Amino acid sequence: MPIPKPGSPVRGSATGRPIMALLDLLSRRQALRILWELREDPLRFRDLQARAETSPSVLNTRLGELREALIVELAPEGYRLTDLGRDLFQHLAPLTQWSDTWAKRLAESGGDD
Amino acid sequence: MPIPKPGSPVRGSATGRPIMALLDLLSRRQALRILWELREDPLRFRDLQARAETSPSVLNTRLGELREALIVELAPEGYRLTDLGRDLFQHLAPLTQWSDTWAKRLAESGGDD
DNA sequence: ATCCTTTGCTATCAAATCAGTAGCAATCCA
DNA sequence: TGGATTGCTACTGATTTGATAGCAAAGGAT
Repeated sequence: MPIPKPGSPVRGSATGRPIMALLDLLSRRQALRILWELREDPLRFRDLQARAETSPSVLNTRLGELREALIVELAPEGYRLTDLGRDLFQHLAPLTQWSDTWAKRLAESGGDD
Repeated sequence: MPIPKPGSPVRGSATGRPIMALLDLLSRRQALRILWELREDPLRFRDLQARAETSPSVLNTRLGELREALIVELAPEGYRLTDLGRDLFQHLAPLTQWSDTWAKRLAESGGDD
């Protein structure tokens, strides 16, 4: 399973356009979650694992991809976002707000779930 | 495999916080891609399948989740984003720009891949 | 020096998910 | 009546995930 990178074909996209590579990368299990958990302080492998509620194998695979993509790095204090990663997170941060709106809408229409 | 919704535990999160439900939903294969392909015009099932380069089974599963989440709907002209879905996409759109920056950075450091 | 802890990570294997292909029922349109 | 379109299901093999156990290296304390 190749790590998606701009310029080469990726899972679900033959073109390798950067946005497609990104969508592939972020679509992997726990990828978005890991970014989320690293948004503030660096975390050690095990702490990150606990926060993201995942297994070491998946976490390690995901971290490998994110590190190679220059989004995450391992510093002496633990795993953390790179400058590039922090910039990416800036674009994702507003999703929290959206998700609250979303929750309200879902509660309105068919709260009986 | 339950469809992630705010308020109930989801895959990878016991809390059910809206943002966690959203991250789960968007982390499923092709979910982000489908939003992306529907960003402009409505698409028929088969057209969407071709655009997203996916299989009907996965597409149908994903569409079911996104429809239940009120993000996508089936109109007479085909599948399209709901108002809520369009609003979500607004938050994701800037990722295109970011992905171009990302591509440059990756090309710089280790373009020999 | 030896033990204990922390750390990052690998190994293993069952279960869930995905990809690819074939095909079906309903609708439209001639 | 026949063909094309549409949304979707069935099936099967491959990939990915989840859960658990455990290992090698580094650091600290005794």
